[in-house]
Amino acid sequence: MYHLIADLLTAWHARQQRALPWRDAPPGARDPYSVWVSETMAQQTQLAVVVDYFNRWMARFPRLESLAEADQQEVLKLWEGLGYYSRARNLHKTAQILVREHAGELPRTRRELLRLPGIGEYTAGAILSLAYGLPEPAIDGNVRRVFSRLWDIDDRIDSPAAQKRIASLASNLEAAAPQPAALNEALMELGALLCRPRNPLCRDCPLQSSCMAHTRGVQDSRPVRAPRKRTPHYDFTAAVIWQGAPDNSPFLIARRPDDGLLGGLWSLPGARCGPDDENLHACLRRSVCQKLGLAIAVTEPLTTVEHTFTHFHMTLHAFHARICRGAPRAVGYPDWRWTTLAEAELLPFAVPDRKLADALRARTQS
DNA sequence: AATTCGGGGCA
DNA sequence: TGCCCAGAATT
Repeated sequence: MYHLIADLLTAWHARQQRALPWRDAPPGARDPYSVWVSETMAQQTQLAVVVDYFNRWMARFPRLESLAEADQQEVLKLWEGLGYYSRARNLHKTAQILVREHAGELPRTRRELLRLPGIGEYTAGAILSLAYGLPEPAIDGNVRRVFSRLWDIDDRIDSPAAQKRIASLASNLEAAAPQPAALNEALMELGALLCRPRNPLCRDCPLQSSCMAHTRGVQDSRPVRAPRKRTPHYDFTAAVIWQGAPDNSPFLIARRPDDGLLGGLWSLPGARCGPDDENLHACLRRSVCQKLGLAIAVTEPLTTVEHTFTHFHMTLHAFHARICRGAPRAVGYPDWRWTTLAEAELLPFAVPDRKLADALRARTQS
């Protein structure tokens, strides 16, 4: 059974796999650094989005050593817009650890890989198999979905029972595969191209006659997902604090702490509105006082921006402001600076702050 | 075991 | 709109 599935899958993959920039060598014989970067970018991110980021990244940081020597701001700038910024900070940090303690090479054991920031069970397995050719499973969301259908697993996909079952099945399949690395990639490719979350293309699937969910006609209700919570809505504020005359002088930006939302990126100072804030102006005065040690006067509104994160929806209210008293100090932020619209292009900002910059630019041009 | 952490693509 | 994506780290 396992041999049949492994052979069918491998043959299908040899014909149908997509061309991707990191697939420049057969699975099992790739540059470990390229595998690590591409797999990290691919975490919770569709490959179609990753391709351009990967190419830009490898052009600027072709080797692990060049990444280790880079400035964190430049690393984040290359990641700007891709999301989950701890991935970029951890790549940078781990590159420095590897140069310092591991001769600039990625380890060849799961135990050592798992100690490195940003490398979990999946990414460790992907590096071990796709780069080093070792018979290690690499279980991602695609593989879980494919297995839940092949064996019609009706436990919730995130339950311990389902996880154990899938790990066991993956291990058996891996042992039956002629090329374990190719099998891992084939499982993921099948999940991405045919065994999709919605509207799976069972007609074209090489495993159709082996698939229990298809036989029972329940492929559309596999995997069984956990119910999702409604995403809450929060109001945020941001201030354009002008150094001199509005629209015609530098304004203040702050770098966000490495831990937490959008860590390490620059943004306009501000905060989420709390229960103690009487209104948006009060929220803004409070947060700028707490985080920059600055008393400001909020003047006219700039714009309002909507943005949806994974776990909440944000309405961002931006205002113009001027300093009443004090000078900026890095209290609640690790850093701050005066900047201009032109200069801000070169710094890493998250999407909501890019939208504010666009509104500011539209203003000064009119 | 449950949360946190981005952003875009797509029905 | 909601769902999901080649997950990891934290609580």
